[in-house]
Amino acid sequence: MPSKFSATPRKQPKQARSQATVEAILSATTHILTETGYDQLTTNRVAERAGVSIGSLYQYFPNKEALIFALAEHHADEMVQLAQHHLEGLSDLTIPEVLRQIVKAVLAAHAVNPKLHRVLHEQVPHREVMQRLDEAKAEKLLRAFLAQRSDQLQPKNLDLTIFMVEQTIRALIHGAVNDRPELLKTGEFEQELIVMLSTYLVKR
Amino acid sequence: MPSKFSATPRKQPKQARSQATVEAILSATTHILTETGYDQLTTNRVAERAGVSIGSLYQYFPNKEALIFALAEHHADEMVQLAQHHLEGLSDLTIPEVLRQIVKAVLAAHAVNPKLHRVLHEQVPHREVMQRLDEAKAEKLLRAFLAQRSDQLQPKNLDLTIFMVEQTIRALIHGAVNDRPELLKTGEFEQELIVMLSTYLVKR
Amino acid sequence: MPSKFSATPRKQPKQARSQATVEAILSATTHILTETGYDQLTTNRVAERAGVSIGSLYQYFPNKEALIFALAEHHADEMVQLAQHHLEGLSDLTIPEVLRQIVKAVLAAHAVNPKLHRVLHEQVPHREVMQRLDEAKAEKLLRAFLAQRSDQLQPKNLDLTIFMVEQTIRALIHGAVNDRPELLKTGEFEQELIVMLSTYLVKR
Amino acid sequence: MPSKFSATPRKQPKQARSQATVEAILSATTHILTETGYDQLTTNRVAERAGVSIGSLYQYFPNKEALIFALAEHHADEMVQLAQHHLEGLSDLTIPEVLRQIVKAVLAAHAVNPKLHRVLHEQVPHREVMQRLDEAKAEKLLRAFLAQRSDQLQPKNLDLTIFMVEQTIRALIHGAVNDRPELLKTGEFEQELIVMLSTYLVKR
DNA sequence: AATGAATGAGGCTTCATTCAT
DNA sequence: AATGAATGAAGCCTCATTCAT
Repeated sequence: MPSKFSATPRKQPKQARSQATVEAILSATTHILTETGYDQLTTNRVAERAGVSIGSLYQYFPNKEALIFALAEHHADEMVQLAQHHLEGLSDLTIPEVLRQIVKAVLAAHAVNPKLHRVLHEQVPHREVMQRLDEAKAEKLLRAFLAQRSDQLQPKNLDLTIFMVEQTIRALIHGAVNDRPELLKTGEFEQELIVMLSTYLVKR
Repeated sequence: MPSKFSATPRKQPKQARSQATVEAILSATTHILTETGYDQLTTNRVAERAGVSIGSLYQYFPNKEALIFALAEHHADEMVQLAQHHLEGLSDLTIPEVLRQIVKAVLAAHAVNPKLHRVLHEQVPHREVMQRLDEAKAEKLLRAFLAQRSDQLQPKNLDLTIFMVEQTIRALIHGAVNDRPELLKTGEFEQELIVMLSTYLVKR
Repeated sequence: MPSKFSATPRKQPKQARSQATVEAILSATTHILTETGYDQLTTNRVAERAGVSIGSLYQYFPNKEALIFALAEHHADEMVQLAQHHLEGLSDLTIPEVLRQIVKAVLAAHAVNPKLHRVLHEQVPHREVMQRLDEAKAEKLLRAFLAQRSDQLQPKNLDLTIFMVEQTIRALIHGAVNDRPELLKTGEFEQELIVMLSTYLVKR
Repeated sequence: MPSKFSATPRKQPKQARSQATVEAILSATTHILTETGYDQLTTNRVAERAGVSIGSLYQYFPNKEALIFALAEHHADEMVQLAQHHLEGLSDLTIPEVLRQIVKAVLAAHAVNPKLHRVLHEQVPHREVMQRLDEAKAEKLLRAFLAQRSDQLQPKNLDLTIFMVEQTIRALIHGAVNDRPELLKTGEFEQELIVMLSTYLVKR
């Protein structure tokens, strides 16, 4: 018997007061998660840290999972938002230039709250984070971009290519951000990633 | 709050009976993990499934974390073992050929128990799996191999290159095995991965 | 631990609006009770179902117990009211005839809302239903009736007799309504009950 | 969504120690129920009163409902057992004599623990007490007894008759025990009940 | 008068771990 | 060595009730 029932918010806060409550709760959750880790995250601790009663927490989040879910969604939204302006007006650019923009976008997204991002990925049971909507969005963008220049591409299987590029970007950046932050100091890593993908994609 | 000290097995089972007990416990753990997931994994359940008393379990594993750790280690050992024969006599081969062997090795390793591998990565709190010794081993191999042919390589920063190659192989294979198993049916994915890395590594 | 003081309505609704609110609340309570049972009955749920704020509910009912009490009282009133016209002009009738009327009255009363009646008896903590005023009333009627014909009665202990007749009627009808509704289809059960009581009461 | 899952004991206590634990728990439950009522009955309180940890309670009873259920069953068993010897060798007796024995049996059963009996009936949600197996047993006895003498009976509908007799005995005794214990001091009430039922049953 | 956000005591239950046998 | 009964801290969550607006 997996997943609870609904992991969606219980009610929409209408008044300003409740809006503040919800924000305090999410903020407290973030703090506890990044400062002490997932296994210290209890609903009572969140409420206390948020300066809110435990009852209030459950007024807006039907269970612990929903709380995490909302936080993950919120975080994903922030990442997407921050990535947005790197991903505009790409149509005229060359493949390496576009890749550069995408890499920059993903890096920017990871800069939102790397600690939280890491905890969400490493400590929180996957079921609770689920489909990060940003990934679907990212895939769509990438697909459009590659499809549009399929004549310039060396690989023929578009679907496979998308998988490879997306995974590579995500994994390398994620790995660098989390395990080798020093690599991000200079632009070298970024450049190398672009080179690798460009060489792979572009017809020689 | 049990304050974990050592997370290493309490005693080395020397007798056959003990050996059997430990194996039963690890096997039961694997089963529960793959069939019902990490959050169904309780030490009592493991003992019951192993046909062993809970007391006996704690005779061999000082705490739950040690149990998981032993399992992860065991699994890693199996993976390494299975990967071994793909990684012998590589010195005479060309870079693409070596890459092919490495990719094959990693794929073989992932075939040991993909379900368990996935659960270990996605559901088990990271701290409990910790240093997968295989990674260190893999990195050493890769470093040796690349260092030895540094004159043929296009990238100059060896450290960065190792990071990129290792992460890419690991991430793509992991992603394919877990999320897109259909990609593994044909050799296309494997080939594509080798192409991408070769093109990146080899001086044109 | 709210320490119940009064369990009587907080204020008598004088205005039409208030009257409507109270009715909506009682109606919602009835619905929840009969549709989902006592343990689903929460004051918040009642308010929501009544289309009224929880605050308003507490304006009219000082606590949950008072709410239940009012409902029980209301239900009892309805039962009594429905039983009334079976219990008029009994003075000239013979004992079996009077018994028939009483039985009919009790049956009619049980027909008001059998589901609610059952829930009130089976699920609601007794303390909260307390003195059903109708019982006192019924007993008085019965006492008057029997006292008036004590010379025709076979049993000599009037008090005991009242207890026996009242309990028997109540229990049998209650049992039939709740557990054996098919018995009520024909008049057989009714007849049998009257026979039993008549034979018991009347001097041979 | 009614009833939990299983309301049956979690494990059979094998050792003497656990047997004692179970008994202490049931005994504590009885005490709390009779001394302070159902709404004071919490699992933690039971455990504390039993001098047992809360964990032990849940080792033997999967949830609160199962605890109540076990208690009710245990109580029913005791009642049946105590009633037994009043209900042997009835075949040769006359109808009034048999009724006397049955009445005595039911009275004896109610004497086991009247306070508990009352609480079980009045305060505990019905679902949790459920089919008191004793009733089924009682009905079978009664049916056999009446069927065997159907030629001496005045009522013709055996099924209906059983219902009437059983309900009457149960209700009157229950009512007397709970609300009018003074009636039980003399044998008058008992006698009256037997008279009523005899007159009803026996052909004139 | 009404609203509904907020409260918080406390209930039920789990599970890693210990220890007497 | 093994057993399994026992432990108890602590987690999640409900719901009657209050009170600021």
